[in-house]
Amino acid sequence: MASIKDVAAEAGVSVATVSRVLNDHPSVSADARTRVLAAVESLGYRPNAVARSLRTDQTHTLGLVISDVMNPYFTELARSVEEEARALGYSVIIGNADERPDLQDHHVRNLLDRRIDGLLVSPTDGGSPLMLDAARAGTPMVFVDRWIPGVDVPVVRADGRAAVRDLVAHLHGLGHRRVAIIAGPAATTTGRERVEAFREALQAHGLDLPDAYIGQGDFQAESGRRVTEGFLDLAEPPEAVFAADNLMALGALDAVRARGLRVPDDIALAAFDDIPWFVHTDPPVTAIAQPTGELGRAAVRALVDRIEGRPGESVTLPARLVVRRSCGEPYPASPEPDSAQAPAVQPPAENRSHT
Amino acid sequence: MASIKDVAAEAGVSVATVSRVLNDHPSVSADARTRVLAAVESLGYRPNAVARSLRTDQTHTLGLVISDVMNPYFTELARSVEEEARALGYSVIIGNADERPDLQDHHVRNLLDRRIDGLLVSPTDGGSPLMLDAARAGTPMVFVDRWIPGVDVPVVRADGRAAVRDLVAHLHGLGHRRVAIIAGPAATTTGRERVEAFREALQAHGLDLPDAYIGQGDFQAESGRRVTEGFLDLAEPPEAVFAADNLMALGALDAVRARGLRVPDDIALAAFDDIPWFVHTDPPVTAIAQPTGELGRAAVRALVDRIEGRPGESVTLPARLVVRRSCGEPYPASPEPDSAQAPAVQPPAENRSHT
DNA sequence: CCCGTCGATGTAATCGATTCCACGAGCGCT
DNA sequence: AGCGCTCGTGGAATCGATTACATCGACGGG
Repeated sequence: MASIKDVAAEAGVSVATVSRVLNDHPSVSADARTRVLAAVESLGYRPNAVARSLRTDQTHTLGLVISDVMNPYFTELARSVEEEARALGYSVIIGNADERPDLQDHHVRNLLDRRIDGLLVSPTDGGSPLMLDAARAGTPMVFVDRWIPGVDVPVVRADGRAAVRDLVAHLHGLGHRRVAIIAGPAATTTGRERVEAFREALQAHGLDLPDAYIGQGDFQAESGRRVTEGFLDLAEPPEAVFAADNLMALGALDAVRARGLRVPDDIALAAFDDIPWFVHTDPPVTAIAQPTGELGRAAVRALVDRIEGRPGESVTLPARLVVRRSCGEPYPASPEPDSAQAPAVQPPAENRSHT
Repeated sequence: MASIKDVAAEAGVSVATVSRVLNDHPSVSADARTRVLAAVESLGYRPNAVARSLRTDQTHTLGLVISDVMNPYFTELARSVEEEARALGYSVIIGNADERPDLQDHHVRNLLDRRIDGLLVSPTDGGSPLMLDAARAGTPMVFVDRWIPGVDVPVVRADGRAAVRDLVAHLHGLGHRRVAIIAGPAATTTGRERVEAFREALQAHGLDLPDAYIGQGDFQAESGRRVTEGFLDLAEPPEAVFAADNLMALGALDAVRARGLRVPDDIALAAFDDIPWFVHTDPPVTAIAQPTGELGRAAVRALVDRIEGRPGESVTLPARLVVRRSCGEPYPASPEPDSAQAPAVQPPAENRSHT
């Protein structure tokens, strides 16, 4: 592969001049510039990003460590992150932690070794020493979706409290009184917060959330199934189940179907994180939708701000309830939100730039 | 951030010795080794991968350019690729082409500039000069899922012909005679092949595939809807529709639902690419399942073989039909494949290592 | 006792860029 | 005419590793 030296030789100038042309430095004669450009063209020269990074100490690369790529919510997040990063002149390396702290650590280490300019993390746990040290050492970093309390890093996330209140009101209005939750790992903020928000909203309606109705999941489908089976085995099973993410809701759907029961007739189901498929499941699933694309973009902007020396602020956007049929018949007054005129393929609140 | 010089100073040795310890070169005294290791520990030193890559001309990184991350099939492919690569000591940088040749080119160029050791591509089109030049220039490369004819690069893919024949037999057995296909872009091999396989299988049953029953899609959901609407507008609409990928099937489901029609009563639907959600849609969708994880792993092995100087062979694995209810009632004899005992969350043929 | 060998270590070149500094030419101003 | 600027350019240092080659001491065989 041709190097800058080859180009210099071909153009009859020094490597310094070639470099100047490539980084369009002002003081290069028009003559030299055209000769260099011609040489670049004829050799098919492309600058070596590795060498450039070594010298400039910048990789123009962002690291994104997410909890689970197979979760459509995170897939969409990753996509929007890459899009915004590209628009700002950065590329993205994704690390999939699969909800495993050891894998998360592996990726963080790998990304740090590659000297990425900044790190976007949706932590799987309370944070390994590695990550906390990196944050303290000044690696530009932003948390997205989930975060770690007590660390001085901007957080970009959705606030689901209002939507959870709407959900509980919805469930209450449909007559459900015994309601349960499939929680996420207590080590994650989203795992804890969703339970808390749910409990508070229930209390406002004079309802209780007994321990037996709090199932411990891990944000993966299998745990949703297991927990739901536990609920169904209770002497007094819940009338409604709220899954703290979409994969656990899928597992719950599995468990219910395996028993030969029906949603919502035998048991109601709702989920956190709305995804296109929920429109087409049997029945369509009532869910809390996050402004995923907006979150990804805001997170990148905050991170790039930090990298380039600007403040880089935390952002919190509201999530919102999307009522479908999995909790019972919707309010007669409100029309089905995924009706014919609105393309149901896309999550309603999202405006995607290309399809 | 501490460099190898700092470690050398701290340990009271030369950088050469530090490097030897780090790459466990045999001739280093036990004494020097422990001093270096202690220095590494106390400084929290991590070798700079950028510098190392520049010197050794190896990045231990694979590039993966896929057509669309939001497609669950490709998400799973990406996941298995990363897994196998990690096991072999490589990391992966993913580029999402979003079915756009210009974006594909952007990512290929970016990856090449970063001097990745090898490239895994699922081409969106017939191949840009950039990609073809890279292949000719000897960049280790492997095509996965889709490929470009006439290029000397190993191909790892699934053969869907047998499964398509099974599907057509299934449709025919249920009494469908007027069957249509939502095709993928003609610029892709999978786009063409699936139409061809379908046509041949139909001919074997004495059925025809008229032009009006071949809708041109682009593997994205929106095109599936548009094409399906076209089919439904025909004077004689098809009785069954075969979507060449899962997203277009989702779009088709949308279109049918928007007309107030039902699958499979009003029109049958089947899809290429099976995904977990198809178990839970209304109705569950009959689909052709690829051994996605196996494809990803085989592709990585082939690529790493090439990189490390071994041959690196093409691999073709069979796809298989998974009958559900979207084409009409299944054969009374065969039991529903996604029944209670088999966790329906996972695509049946897949054995995933961690859930 | 001398010399060859081997093991441990250091010095310095190298990878491919960027960039500081020096230098010479040309030009304007006094 | 001479001084000082600016402009265009090249030489060389530098980034952080790896590694070929040189060196030096110890040791064993003849």
